[in-house]
Amino acid sequence: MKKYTIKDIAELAGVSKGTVDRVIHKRGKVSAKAYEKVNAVLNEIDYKPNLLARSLKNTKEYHICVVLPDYKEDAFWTPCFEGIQEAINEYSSFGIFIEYYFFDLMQPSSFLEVHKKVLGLLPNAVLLAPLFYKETVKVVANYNNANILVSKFNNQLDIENSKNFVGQDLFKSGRIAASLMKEITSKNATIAIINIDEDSNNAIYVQEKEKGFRSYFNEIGNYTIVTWNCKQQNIDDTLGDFIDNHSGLAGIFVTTSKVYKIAAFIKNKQLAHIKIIGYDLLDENIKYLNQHIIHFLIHQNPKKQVYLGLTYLVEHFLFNREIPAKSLLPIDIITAENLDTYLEV
Amino acid sequence: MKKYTIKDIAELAGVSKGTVDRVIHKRGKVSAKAYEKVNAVLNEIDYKPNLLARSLKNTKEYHICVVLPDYKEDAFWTPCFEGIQEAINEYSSFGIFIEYYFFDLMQPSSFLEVHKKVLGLLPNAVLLAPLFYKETVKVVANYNNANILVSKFNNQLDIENSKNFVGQDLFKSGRIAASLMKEITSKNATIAIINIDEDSNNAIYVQEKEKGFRSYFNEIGNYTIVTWNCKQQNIDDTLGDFIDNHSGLAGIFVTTSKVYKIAAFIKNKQLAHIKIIGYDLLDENIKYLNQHIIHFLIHQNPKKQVYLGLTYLVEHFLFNREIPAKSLLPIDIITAENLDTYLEV
DNA sequence: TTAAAAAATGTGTTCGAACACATTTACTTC
DNA sequence: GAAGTAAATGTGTTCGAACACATTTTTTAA
Repeated sequence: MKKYTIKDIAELAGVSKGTVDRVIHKRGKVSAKAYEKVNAVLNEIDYKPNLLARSLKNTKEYHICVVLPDYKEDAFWTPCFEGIQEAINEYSSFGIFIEYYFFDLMQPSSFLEVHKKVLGLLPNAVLLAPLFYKETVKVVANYNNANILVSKFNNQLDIENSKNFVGQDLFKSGRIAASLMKEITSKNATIAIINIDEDSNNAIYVQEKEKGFRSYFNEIGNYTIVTWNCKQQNIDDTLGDFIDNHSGLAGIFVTTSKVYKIAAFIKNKQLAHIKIIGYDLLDENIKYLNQHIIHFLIHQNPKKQVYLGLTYLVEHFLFNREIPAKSLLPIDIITAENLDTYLEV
Repeated sequence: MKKYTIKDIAELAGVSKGTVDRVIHKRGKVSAKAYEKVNAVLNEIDYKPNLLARSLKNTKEYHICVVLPDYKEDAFWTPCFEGIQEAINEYSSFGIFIEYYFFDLMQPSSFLEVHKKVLGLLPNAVLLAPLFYKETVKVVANYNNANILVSKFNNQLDIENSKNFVGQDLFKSGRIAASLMKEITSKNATIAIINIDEDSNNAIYVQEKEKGFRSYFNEIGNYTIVTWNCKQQNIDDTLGDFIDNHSGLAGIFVTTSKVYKIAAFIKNKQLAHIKIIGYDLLDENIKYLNQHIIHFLIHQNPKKQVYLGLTYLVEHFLFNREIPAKSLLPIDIITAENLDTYLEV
């Protein structure tokens, strides 16, 4: 299983390495005779160029910017930040320079501002969380104009000329939540879907989950599914009324990582008969999962999303690997029992 | 964020690149003065050697052998084989030569034979499935003597001087199965643990799962847990009696990927009230999962185990990365609903 | 037939780290 | 202070691919 080099091939074919190079890269200026000789050798052996050497020769500084919400505003984004840090450590030895920029996830305008700044830096690629539809369309167009590669994570948006997504199928994610809810509630129960702090700006991805959840129960029939949108700060004042108005409420599906807010209320009011399913392994959520106030968490694996998104870009630059148009991660079901196998050591 | 090279550092410190190299690698023969100058620069900047260049210089052929049971005997090993293939494709461009050798998983003697053959090849490393305790101790000792790096996957064995394991915590895996079983069966039920085709030779890893399963129900109390060991070919003849002898049997936990054998029987005899939990995403298992004959599968991720094990070895050889002594993968809970997010596209 | 142009082919350098080897400088000893 | 040795430092080559540039061969036109 010898590794052949260009030089080896040149000797075998009786030509110079320059000619071999021209044949391999189809750069022309090769006689039919020489072409045949080289090709005969290439067909005989299994030539795989040494990617280390190729990449070393092409050594450039590659610059990647990640644009995401500030994790200080919303703990959901903390693992993303860790994923970036890991990628920085991992890839800086290969001449990859990764930076991150935060925007305010409540303000589309800050999203635009940050991207304007990033565009000015003319990086080789941008990995972004496309929370706002209209604004994302705009910035993606700008990046395309400037010939800057764009990749997205967290939520999928159908945007023209924009592939490269890493994340989960949110519709399916909602269905999975529903199937788990069915498993732990009694037949034909009333179930609530609760959206916390999601205004129309960035509600798209929450809507997908809701659709998936409802689609599952529609297929079964006879369950009562109600949706409730609320603001974080009003939960204590209004959730009680909501529950009272829906007597026999058996389960709550919270569409985001803020499920701990609901869990806190449920625990406080001793309503533990109401089963809760939500998203993500925040410390607060883990606490209630271990107390069996939250019954299942669905793991969106935000850290892996970012890390994988960056890995695709890096391998594209270094080794010319193709970036998958859509990379959908597994949707992990987390219980109090398998939880710690998902946490870092 | 400029990338510094040895040459850059040499210029900044006013010495030659040879001296810089000696300082960085602590190879001595450097005057205190020169040492100080170079160190001053190194402290100032963040020097990360270009791993591509380093690895290119050290270019050797690295040879890795994977030793595992033949997947034609037991479909569980098929994904492992796929993982090997993927690693071959991925890493051959870096001068890594990966081979695989199969042994008969019923015959410890064939395990020894194959390893004898592999030892004769003097590879740089061996990744193996340590199914047989006694025999593994022996071959690992042989590899250590020959200075061949050893890494293990699938099941953990406590062997002296042998680290480098990729797999899952099997005890915990049993506990998780138990917690799911509890969720879908009625209180204080009778539950069976079924081991198929596991003789004492390689029963160690199955025992761990059983222990974990029992430990969970012990903590709760009042459930009746019975164990049944059987041979694949006798299931049709004997399982009926076993079930009859345990009236009120509510659930079956099959400790291996052969759970489809039990599911076939249960479906056939229309005993669908008995809930089944087992292991791994074999086609047959998937079929019964989708029919809701099997209720949960636990995903051992054999493909990832092998691929990751190989990745650790490769990165160790190419970039001098440390190999984790123990790499425990998440224990995924698979239902009919989230199944396809775990399958390849 | 010969000069000029075009095509084909070969040679040499670069990327950055690692290390062998050559050269210079410092230190002993008589 | 000179000769000899040890220590320190600098130079040059290598890994394999890529490509610029130099050289050779073939083709074309006068």
